[in-house]
Amino acid sequence: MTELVERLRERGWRMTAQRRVIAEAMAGDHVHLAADEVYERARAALPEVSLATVYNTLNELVEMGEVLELTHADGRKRYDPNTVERHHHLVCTSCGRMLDVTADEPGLAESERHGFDLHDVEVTFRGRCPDCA
Amino acid sequence: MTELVERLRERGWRMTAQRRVIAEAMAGDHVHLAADEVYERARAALPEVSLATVYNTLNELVEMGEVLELTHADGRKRYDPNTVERHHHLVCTSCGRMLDVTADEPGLAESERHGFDLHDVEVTFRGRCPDCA
DNA sequence: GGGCCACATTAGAACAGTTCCAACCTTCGA
DNA sequence: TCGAAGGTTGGAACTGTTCTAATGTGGCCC
Repeated sequence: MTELVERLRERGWRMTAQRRVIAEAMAGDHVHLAADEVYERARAALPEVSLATVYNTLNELVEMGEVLELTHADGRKRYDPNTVERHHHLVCTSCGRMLDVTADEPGLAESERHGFDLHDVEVTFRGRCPDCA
Repeated sequence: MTELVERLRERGWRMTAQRRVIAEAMAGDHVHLAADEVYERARAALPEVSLATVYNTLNELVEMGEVLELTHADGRKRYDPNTVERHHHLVCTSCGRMLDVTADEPGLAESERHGFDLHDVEVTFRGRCPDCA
């Protein structure tokens, strides 16, 4: 059982076969799957799972804060199960591959805050990955 | 005539009535309109302009590097005409309002580069704007 | 000025990703 | 065992964007 499934179970989330395969589909480091990729993987384990359930489940996981929703330039949302370690992303502008990285977090000067109540910073490094170079 | 229109003219871009109203629709600081908002504004100045032209034109401006394409959490692309000063963004998580800010740019340690040829860093600060607080 | 051609524009169809819906199925407590 | 709450489903609907094929137009050449 994966860490994520473990955590969900502890939170008393009703664990059905569908939800389990969906949560397990996202296991691993540097995993940032789009919904259809989660669907693919989930179906490999449980063929009768439906796309609607994948979307329902992913949205619930995001609301619960167990998964991060990332917006990628191609318009498809990605889902990142790594909510434990604070991290940022390195994206290949050519193939779209996305890796987790740690980096210093820039601050925002008071004079630049425009009265906002700041609560998060997201850093995306863009470049060309070795395979595409 | 706006700066952007000026620059485009200098680049020898064929300036039609439609292209002008589209380029002018994006004038100003802290402007990050979605395509349909550009369409609205353009139509106010030239009612017979079509949505297809708005998309064609925006995509061309992005390719020419005269406008930046931003991906917003709601899935709609935003277009930022401020390509002159390097800047980052401050986004309200509640209403989606987006402001330009300047901030230090974080670097990425060699050990975290995974062999990528880095060429850009994008920083997004998230918070709640005064109107939404 | 008139004709021509490359290119701009257009409405609407097509498309992709996501959400909604209404029917059905499961789980679990009483 | 029953009923209610909630999970799952396929397909329809919706939204933002791109494509297509027909039509319009700016500006160069004569």
